[in-house]
Amino acid sequence: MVMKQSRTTLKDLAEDLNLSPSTISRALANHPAISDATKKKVQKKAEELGFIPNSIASSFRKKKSQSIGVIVPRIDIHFHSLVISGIEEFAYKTGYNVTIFQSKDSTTREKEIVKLLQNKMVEGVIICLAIETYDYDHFKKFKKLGVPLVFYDRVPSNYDTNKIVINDFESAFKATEHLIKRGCKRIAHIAGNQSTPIFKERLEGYKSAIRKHNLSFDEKLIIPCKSLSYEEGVQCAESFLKFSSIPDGIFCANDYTAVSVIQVFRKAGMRIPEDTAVVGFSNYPISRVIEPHLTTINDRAFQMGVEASKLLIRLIEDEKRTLKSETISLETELIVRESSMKD
Amino acid sequence: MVMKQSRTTLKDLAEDLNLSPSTISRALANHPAISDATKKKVQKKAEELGFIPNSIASSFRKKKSQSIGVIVPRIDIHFHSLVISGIEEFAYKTGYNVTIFQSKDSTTREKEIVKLLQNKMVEGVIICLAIETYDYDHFKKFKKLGVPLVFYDRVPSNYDTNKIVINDFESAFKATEHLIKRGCKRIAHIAGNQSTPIFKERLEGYKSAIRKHNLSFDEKLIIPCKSLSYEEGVQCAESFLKFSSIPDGIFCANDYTAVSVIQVFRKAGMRIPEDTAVVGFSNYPISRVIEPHLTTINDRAFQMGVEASKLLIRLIEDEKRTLKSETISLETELIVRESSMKD
DNA sequence: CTGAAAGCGCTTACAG
DNA sequence: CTGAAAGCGCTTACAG
Repeated sequence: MVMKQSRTTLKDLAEDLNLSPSTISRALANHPAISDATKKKVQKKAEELGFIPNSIASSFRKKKSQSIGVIVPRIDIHFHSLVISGIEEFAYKTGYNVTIFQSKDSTTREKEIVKLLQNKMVEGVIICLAIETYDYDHFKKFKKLGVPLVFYDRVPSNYDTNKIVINDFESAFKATEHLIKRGCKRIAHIAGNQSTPIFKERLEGYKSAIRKHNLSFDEKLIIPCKSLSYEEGVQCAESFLKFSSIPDGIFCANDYTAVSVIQVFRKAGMRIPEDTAVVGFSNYPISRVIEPHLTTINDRAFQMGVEASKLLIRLIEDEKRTLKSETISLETELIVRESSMKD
Repeated sequence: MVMKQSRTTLKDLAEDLNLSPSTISRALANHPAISDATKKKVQKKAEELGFIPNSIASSFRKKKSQSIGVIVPRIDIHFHSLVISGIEEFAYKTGYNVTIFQSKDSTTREKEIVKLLQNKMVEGVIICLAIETYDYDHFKKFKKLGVPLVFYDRVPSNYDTNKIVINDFESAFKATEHLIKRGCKRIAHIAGNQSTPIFKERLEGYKSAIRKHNLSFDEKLIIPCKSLSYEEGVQCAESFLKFSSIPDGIFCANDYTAVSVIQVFRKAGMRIPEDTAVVGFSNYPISRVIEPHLTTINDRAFQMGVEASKLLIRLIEDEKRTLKSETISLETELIVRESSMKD
């Protein structure tokens, strides 16, 4: 039966060395006013006694928790795990801890977490909104508390705050234009949930490219999905195959549905990309595995995390709160692979 | 320029209500000794003033941080993101926070993080070892501090601690035996790094099934890989195709290499599963997408996280430290899909 | 260069 | 049922 031993404290060190706690504290913090001799002595004794500073006491005293909160819909979605990875990477280097919460895409749970975070004294919060969150009142309290927020991916609309996004409109435009340049004349779009801004933007980008290049616009070629799941992709693909004139290009709002299209079309005897070229969105690992490899948009998930972290920490360390709200838009990149390489 | 406003404290509430801070504290903690009338009054005033308890002060005072640390090699590996998701899920329900760190598979960084966690006053730590960690001295301090540890997946050998694992030997045995029962006579194995216990076990499980069923054992049919990457899988598959007698079954130590095998073999005109049946390991999302769908082992990543969290919190709340070290071995499950459905 | 003292915001054993 | 008091382990303004 091992009893929890009480830790060595500053006071213990002080008594051992016949110095005051103040001096010990300063010596360990490498304060310029302390002599090198004393610093060495303190360091040595600290080592000897296995002194570990109680950072909760320190946080409490300094009112700086050195930790940031992150709310994601789910950790196990690859996109978010990449973002978190980027957040942790930058935060670690800067000395901040990252505490993670999953909203499970429930606004109720998001609100619960927000409350929790308010008394956890995190110094800042990075958030991807739950899918059904349209009201941002629960975040207002953070402003009062002087706790900066940075949203990414699913960000609030009409709410003055910090955001890290990609340009969905332009990315979709790029993807669609690529298909046009490869000679596609009848391009379909598997669209995402139109109540989510990013998917709306992707649809608009698609439309804009179609218009710019004077292709005939056909409403039937746009199929909106609820969750863009693999299964929904299969359904969309099957509908397309029933058209009297099957699309010769398909721009999908994510990679899952693009993969479904490729598989369903191939099974039906269509050649990809010769008969129908396909472009996805997100550059999921699967896009390099599916045959043919999928042309897609690199949505910069990792970098999004790094930027969110960087911006948040900049805001935290701007003690005077002089910085204005900022929106950072990351450049995406069209990754061309076999699924669209016709000609 | 918004100034950080100072928060309302217990003392403020006390003064407002002409009660002592002790009473306020107890009222908010729903202490039985406090009258309902007082509790109501306090609750109401707290609401009114937007009182948010300072949980750092509370943690400090109670010496309970209500938070656990998690060290994973990388967050963006699907397996780990599932585990973390499971950890967060259970911890959240129990009121613990989860602070995440990535070792990047570097023992040096792992040691740094361990130091950090020791003064962060986390109440427990869940760890998947960095790949090159063979020495566990840096974890010993936690025992002295009374901070319980739970390892998962890559766990220490010869070190008395808590572990959550799956039975790799048995899982591999099951997978191989499945191939044998499907009529395979010449079964190859793409093996993982043999200095990692889990991959050693998988190889042993494979061997054991071969022996049990009296298949002829051929050392050439076992190819060990460094990292079991998709690319290494391609190389293995190409070697197999050069054999005078090509394997009619392949058990791969992970899903990536299994996917490579399927693709390379198909391109070479082999039929899967008719000519060669393939089984992977881990049940990655890709296994339900690759054609034919991949037979694989469900390695229970999410559940592993839940169990790790559950065990850790049980240990934390066992104030007297009466619990002995425990190893929990999770049942895996063979998921049979088309890649092995011959006959 | 070092120390004494106050205090961060809570909780809790003790007293009544 | 409520309160006064001590104290958790640090940090820092003030003094010397």
